[in-house]
Amino acid sequence: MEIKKNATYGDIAKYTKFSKTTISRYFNDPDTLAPASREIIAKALVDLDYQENKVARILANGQTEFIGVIVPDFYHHFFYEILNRILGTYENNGYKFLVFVGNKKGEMERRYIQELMAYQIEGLIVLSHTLPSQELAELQIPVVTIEREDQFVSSVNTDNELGGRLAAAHLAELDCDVLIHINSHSSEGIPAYDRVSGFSQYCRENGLRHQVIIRPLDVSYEADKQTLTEILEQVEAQYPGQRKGIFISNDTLANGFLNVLFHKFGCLPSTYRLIGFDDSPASRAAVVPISTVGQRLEQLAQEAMALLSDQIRAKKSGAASSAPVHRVVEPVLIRRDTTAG
Amino acid sequence: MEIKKNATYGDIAKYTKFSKTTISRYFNDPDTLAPASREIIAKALVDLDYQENKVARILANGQTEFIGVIVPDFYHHFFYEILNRILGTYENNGYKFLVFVGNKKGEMERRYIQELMAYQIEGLIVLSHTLPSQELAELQIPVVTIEREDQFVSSVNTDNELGGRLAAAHLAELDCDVLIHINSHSSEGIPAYDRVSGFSQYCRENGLRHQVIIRPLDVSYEADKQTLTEILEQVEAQYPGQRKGIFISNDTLANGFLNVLFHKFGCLPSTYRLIGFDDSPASRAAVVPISTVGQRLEQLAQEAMALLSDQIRAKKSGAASSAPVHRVVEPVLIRRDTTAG
DNA sequence: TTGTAGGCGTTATCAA
DNA sequence: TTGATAACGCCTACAA
Repeated sequence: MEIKKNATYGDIAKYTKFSKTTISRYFNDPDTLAPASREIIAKALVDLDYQENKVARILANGQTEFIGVIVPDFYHHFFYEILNRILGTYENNGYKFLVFVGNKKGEMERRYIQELMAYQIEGLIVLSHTLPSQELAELQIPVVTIEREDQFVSSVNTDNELGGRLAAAHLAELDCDVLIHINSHSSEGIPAYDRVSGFSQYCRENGLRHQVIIRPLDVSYEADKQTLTEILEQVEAQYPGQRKGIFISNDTLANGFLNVLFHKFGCLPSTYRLIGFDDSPASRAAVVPISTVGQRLEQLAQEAMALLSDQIRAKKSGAASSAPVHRVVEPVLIRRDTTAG
Repeated sequence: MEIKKNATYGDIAKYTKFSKTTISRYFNDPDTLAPASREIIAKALVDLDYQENKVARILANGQTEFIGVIVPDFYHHFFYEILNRILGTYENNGYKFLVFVGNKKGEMERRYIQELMAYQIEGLIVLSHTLPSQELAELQIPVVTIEREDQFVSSVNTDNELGGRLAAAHLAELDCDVLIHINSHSSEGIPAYDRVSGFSQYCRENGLRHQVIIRPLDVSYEADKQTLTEILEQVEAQYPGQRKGIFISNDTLANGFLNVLFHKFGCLPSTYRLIGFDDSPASRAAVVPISTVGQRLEQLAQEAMALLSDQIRAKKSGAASSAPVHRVVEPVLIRRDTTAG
């Protein structure tokens, strides 16, 4: 069986006695063709089983319509959900996505980026936090980051400060004797850090007794459960009989903590109120559905793409690359059963 | 600020007084160059800040190294985990992935595929189940499907029949009075259907009392919980006081059922043993860690890529496209607490 | 070890 | 309304 090569404009031209230019026009400017010609060409396309070749088009006009995406991993609900939404924008703007998973190694990500540049991507979306934004800015193509350090590039972030405040405020409504925030160590400058300060700020401003517990977490479910068990012991010893409002840095950990509570008490005792962060499936599907602060994933993705295509357009029209734009999306409090009553 | 165009082989050639061919060789066959020449060129690349353009290379040699991927959604652990692993194979074989999310509408997926073909993908991996394999086979490029109808194309699937048997056998070990399988309706011909028949077969072969309950499930967590509550009532009425071994079609539902049990009994009563399917995070992170039948995601992805690159190689070397190959990966029983004792 | 010339399948520019 | 011709940036004989 022969490998039959695809038909080209040349073949269509020969077959129809038109020139290649006319065939090209059929696709890019059909209105300038005589209706009769259009029909002839349409028929020829079918007869020759024509398959368009956009690679050749890229070379000729420079528009790849490729966007590179670098995601750090797929373990966190956040990343694959955002990716899902980004991919979904194909329906609106036609950009195709070349996706890479970053492995936290700077060298790898640099290679990924080189590869993406070699394929002439028109823009880049970065969710991984390995490379400093300064380096990304040097790429000379539009870059938008989501929820990561973003000093030198445009970005979209959740208002994490507000998220921390929402959580604290919600727990405060429940007459807790003490508010406790559990988190792993995160460095200043990255968005998630603001959750901590938002929480603390709110408590301080409103004279609420509170405490922040930082431990190595997000290791593995089992390891985290162990750590959370220890934290529970500590908290129990420290605030016996008092009502504790717990804000945990993400829903997976919140679910883990809830399970630890069930392990100890067989239920969610009335001395504990609990709120997580992310609105991940883990919160909804927990034994007791967990209240949480949800990021607006759809909006984050939409804003990121909007920002990126603006910049791509601007670059095409020859505008000088302007200063980084930082957009912020408000999180939303989701009340479920762990903070009911 | 000027938009400076990227340097090309032509520029490097002029700068170094070599010919374009030599520059090309520097990249594709460096050994045939004089070491001195290599150094000169290397320096020129830096001086001119050269950025390679793989689009032009594609046009010249026909190798895009693109692979198209179509995923149905990101709600099921299975899909994004497989995608994750597929993307990870970049490290080994250098294929770049253009990813689309199918929206269960045939027309859309056809457009996605047309787009992918226009970008000259060398192969296609399909996880979505919208288009019949016959249609995929007509594309005339290597196609591999994963866990879906696959009559006319190559595929990789979990041995779902075995999965059903493993679950039944495991429950049988626990001296259950009756084995019950809960599932939503799935049509014959798709892999997941075999789980049901594997379960039933095993029970029949071993003279085990059993029942298959089919209900509309996988709707939403809340709706499913309602349905599962009803199922629990039914089962309780039907087998009062007896020990019931429950095999549920996926971990999210298993987790839902466990929560329903907790809601009713405050614990996992000894009259219920429970096993899910998938080894998704939901099973590990449930109040009581749920036993499950795990698919070997890494292997599924690896096999799929191996199969695909074999076919791509074969096609390049002019081999006639041979008959579809179907590979099977054995699932693995994961014992956790819902089937302990 | 290096160079010349032509081609990959489009689009862009001018011209008719 | 249509064509001729030259890019686009690289690769591949074939030559030297």
